Amino acid sequence: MRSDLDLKARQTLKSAKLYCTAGRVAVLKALFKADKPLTQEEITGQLGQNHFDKVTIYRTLESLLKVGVVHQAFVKNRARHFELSHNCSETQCHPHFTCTSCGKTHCLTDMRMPKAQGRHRGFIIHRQQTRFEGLCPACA
Amino acid sequence: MRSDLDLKARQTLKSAKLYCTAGRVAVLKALFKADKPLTQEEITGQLGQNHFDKVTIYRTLESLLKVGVVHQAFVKNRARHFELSHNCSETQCHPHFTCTSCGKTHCLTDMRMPKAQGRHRGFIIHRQQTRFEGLCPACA
DNA sequence: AAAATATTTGCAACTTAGTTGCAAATTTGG
DNA sequence: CCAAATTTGCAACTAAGTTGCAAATATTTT
Ligand SMILES: [Mn+2]
Ligand SMILES: [Mn+2]
Ligand SMILES: [Zn+2]
Ligand SMILES: [Zn+2]
Repeated sequence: MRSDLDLKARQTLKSAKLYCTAGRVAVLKALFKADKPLTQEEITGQLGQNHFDKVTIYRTLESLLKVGVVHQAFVKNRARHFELSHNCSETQCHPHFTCTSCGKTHCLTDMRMPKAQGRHRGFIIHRQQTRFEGLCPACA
Repeated sequence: MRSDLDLKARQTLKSAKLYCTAGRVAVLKALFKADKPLTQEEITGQLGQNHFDKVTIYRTLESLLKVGVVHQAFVKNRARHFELSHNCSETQCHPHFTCTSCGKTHCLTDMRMPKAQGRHRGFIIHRQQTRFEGLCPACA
């Protein structure tokens, strides 16, 4: 039983010219299913039975970062958070919202911030990310 | 010899109703002098002779965060970065730029991003921060 | 479908960033 | 100066991430 997600993951790896391994497929599937940036721990948690060493998870995320399949979201917590780059443009990722009360982070995928592209005082901007803080619907 | 900066730091602590201690004054002075967000290590480095335990620095930064004198900037590196909140509005901090080539982070203090305030799908936005990636003048 | 090659994996050991408890030192207000 | 409140340094600890290396797996070649 090779699911839809499974195929999608394999396809993604293939087009990125990455070795298609069980670990990578598993990590990608976890990220496909997620609706928010995940840490290594959260990914490992999702995998459950299908366990891979945390070093492998980190190395997988690093490969996926390098080919641009995932990117890093900046979250208030200490650990790095990763998510698929899929529904972000080349130059801009959807904003993230961190609640100052409950601490949870949400993706504001339907929100577009105006882009600052090009140059500013000699800085060539390739990509921008926005972070919000405030109160989430549950805490407001 | 009690310098200008020294007085400014003491004044800041006083208005924040924080105990005015040597460590806090030293940390504040380092932040006043800095033109970019600093880590605990960088602050300790600045202090040189005038040494304080890293635990003290972290606890000082925590106090300064709580009263809003400093805030945290989100930088690509692993360590937390702090800077004065001074020339940021209540709701928005100036953007930060991280160079993908040399890795350095710069404050774009003269750049204003349009504010997304109020509510979005039930999220009450209090503050926003923008991060850019690209090439700095030195690397372009 | 083997064999040869290239890449990834798990393990254990390590580093780096940050935290905690507690007694001693410092600051503040009277 | 005293008493109360708060901060400090130390040592020990946790959490997040990294490194080297031999064994395992994936891809390419024959
Ligand atoms: Mn997201
Ligand atoms: Mn700044
Ligand atoms: Zn909340
Ligand atoms: Zn640069």
